[in-house]
Amino acid sequence: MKKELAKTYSPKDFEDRLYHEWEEKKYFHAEIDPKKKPYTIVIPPPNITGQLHMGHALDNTLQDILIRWKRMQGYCTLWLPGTDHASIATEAKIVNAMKQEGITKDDIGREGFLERAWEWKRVYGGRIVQQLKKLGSSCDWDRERFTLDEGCSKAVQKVFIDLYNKGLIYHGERIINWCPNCKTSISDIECEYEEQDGFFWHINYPLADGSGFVEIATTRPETLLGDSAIAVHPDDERYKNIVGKMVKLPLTDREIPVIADEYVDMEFGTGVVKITPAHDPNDFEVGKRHDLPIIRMMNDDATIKEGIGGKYAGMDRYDARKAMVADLEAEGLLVKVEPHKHNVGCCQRCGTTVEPTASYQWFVAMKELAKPAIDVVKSGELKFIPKRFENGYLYWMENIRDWCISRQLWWGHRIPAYYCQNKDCGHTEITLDGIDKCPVCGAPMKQDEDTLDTWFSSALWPFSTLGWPEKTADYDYFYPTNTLVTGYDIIPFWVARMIFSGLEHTGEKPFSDVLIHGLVRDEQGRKMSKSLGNGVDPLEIIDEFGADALRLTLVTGNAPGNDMRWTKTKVTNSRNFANKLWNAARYILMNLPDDMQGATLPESLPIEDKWVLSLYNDLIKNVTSNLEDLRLCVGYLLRLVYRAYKAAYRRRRRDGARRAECTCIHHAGRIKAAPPVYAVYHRGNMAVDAGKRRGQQPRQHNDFRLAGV
RNA sequence: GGAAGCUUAGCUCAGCUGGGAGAGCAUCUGCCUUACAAGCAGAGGGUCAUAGGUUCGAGCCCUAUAGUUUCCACCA
Repeated sequence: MKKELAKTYSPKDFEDRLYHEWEEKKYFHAEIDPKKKPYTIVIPPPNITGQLHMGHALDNTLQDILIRWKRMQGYCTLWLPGTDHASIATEAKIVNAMKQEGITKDDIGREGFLERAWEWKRVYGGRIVQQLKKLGSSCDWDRERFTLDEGCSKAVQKVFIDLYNKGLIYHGERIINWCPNCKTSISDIECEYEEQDGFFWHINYPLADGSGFVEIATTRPETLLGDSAIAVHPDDERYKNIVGKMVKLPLTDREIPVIADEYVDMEFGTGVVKITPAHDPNDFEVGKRHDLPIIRMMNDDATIKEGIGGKYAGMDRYDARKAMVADLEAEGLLVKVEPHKHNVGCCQRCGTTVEPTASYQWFVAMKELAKPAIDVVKSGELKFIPKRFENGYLYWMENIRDWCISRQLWWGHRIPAYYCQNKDCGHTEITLDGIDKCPVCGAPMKQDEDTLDTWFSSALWPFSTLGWPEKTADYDYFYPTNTLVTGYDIIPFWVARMIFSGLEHTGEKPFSDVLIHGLVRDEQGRKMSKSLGNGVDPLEIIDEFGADALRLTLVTGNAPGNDMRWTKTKVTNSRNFANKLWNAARYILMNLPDDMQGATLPESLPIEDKWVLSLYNDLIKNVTSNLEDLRLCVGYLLRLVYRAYKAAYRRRRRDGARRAECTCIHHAGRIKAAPPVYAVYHRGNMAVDAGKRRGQQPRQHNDFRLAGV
């Protein structure tokens, strides 16, 4: 029965072995039990391309604490794990890898590319799963899912068709953010703005009737190739006389009209704006109001288009800018150049400056969908913790714009839209089953080449993973889920979309609580990033200090929702604390009698001591039967007890109490689930110390003797 | 332009509904004490950013100011 333990805790000797044992014995497998209440968390699915970073470590540690806590409370707990296909991120990586081999997507075609992608998933998808296990995450791996697996795909298709039939998904020409590097559209939130030093070019557009010039100011002179008009404010006295006239578009032989529109700010620039409907969202709107042609002057790779660009055709947008400015200057049309700071949209993935471009894409109409998602949070039915994050969520939802969901990528859920190839017919069919012949005219049909935004499938994650749209037993029992744990940085991307999707498709909120945490920053408070090279690899920390040291570090010492700083001394402290637990257990084992039966508490003990010692007796069984489990289940609570104890102890000493009087056990009692090991441990030390001070022999831990230990 | 967070010990940060100013690290002192030196026992250290207000009482509530960080929007 007695065990002899090493002097210091060596995590490596236990972690992997224990995890295997847990897995083998299916401790984390959720078996539906109608007598129990369910408690469900779905994991924020990491990208298959991803490697475990500190953000994952924090996020999953919090989930693990919640799920283990509920499991111990007797709930039927399900922590559902899985991974995300991460369309654009994965595709970019594969394309990159192919580049090393000198192959392009077009060389191998769609089928070939997808084969590679699945191979990629097979190789790297497992890596992050292994890393989550290293962390000690108590997921139900029997239920592991992937956003592109059969079930999830079915859910995606059904949702697309339902929304289409309700008129909430439409196909249309809008200005979207185009990434010339990834060669796909991206949504508004995938576009990040960056302040850049640019210039304000003042250019004279000659009036067609030769009566003079109109001076416009622009930050993007090269787009003049796509101008359809120039605009002034209707109330602007300076320009009243030219509205309706034509101007000659410099460097081309086109003439464009001068229009009046309230969009123009009289105070800004010269009060005259060039209107380029194909390459600016505001100009696009103006263009619609005035029925102006939409002239795309750039190709998908942001080079100037043949046929429109004249001598600039084929040039990169920035080279074209230089050339055009030089030519304008040569023609005497360049009035002046002013330095100008402005914000430029960049692709979140690759950092390339996005090109706003008019393009036919699929959109989700968001206004109606947002309403219930706003109500459910306002009413308090669905809570964010901390509450302050509700502000941002509500602001975003109340000002929401339609969501561009189509991507010009291959790795993802292909859009189930089929177009009749007979141009006179033009029929579009949305169907799950595929269709060869047009039901209207009999001509061949062709499926849309595009795939869906990766977040379209993650939006369904809380129910698609449980079997929806089938009425499965899992869905029935575990849905709606309880808590969602994630960082504040993906509230718009993911949380918001899960909320409206859940409400729309299942009629229920997908979860009740959203626990938001902050970012793990480096020692100087900077974001951990690849470019700075300041990231700390959780796996290296686990290797050196153990998973518990890592996890304790991540969940202590900062308030919910706040960012935290990563410091090595903190990990060392946590490692030392884990060792302290180890030694508390070691101490107990050394003092254990061979026979624990019949131990009773003497009457004379104070009530709080009895309480602790009774718990202690219970604990003994756990300690002896499964000693190592101590390290995971009680760490955090022990930390709290330790602090409460120490604070109370000092306070009472200052108030003049003698050391021996400072049991302080009742302070520990204020903490609901106070585990007794640490309290016991402290009593022991205090007794020894008090005895020494009085010049006596140490009391040799009489309390334990009294308790029959 | 809009919004949110932060400002408490030398450092990193807790402090929930108003009543005790706290933790870890660092510093200093004494200890290799039969579970633990990855340890133990102690000590010093704060005008809680500033200015007003509410209250019997404010780190906490209200108003303003300053500094700082972040998010959102994005006028050519």
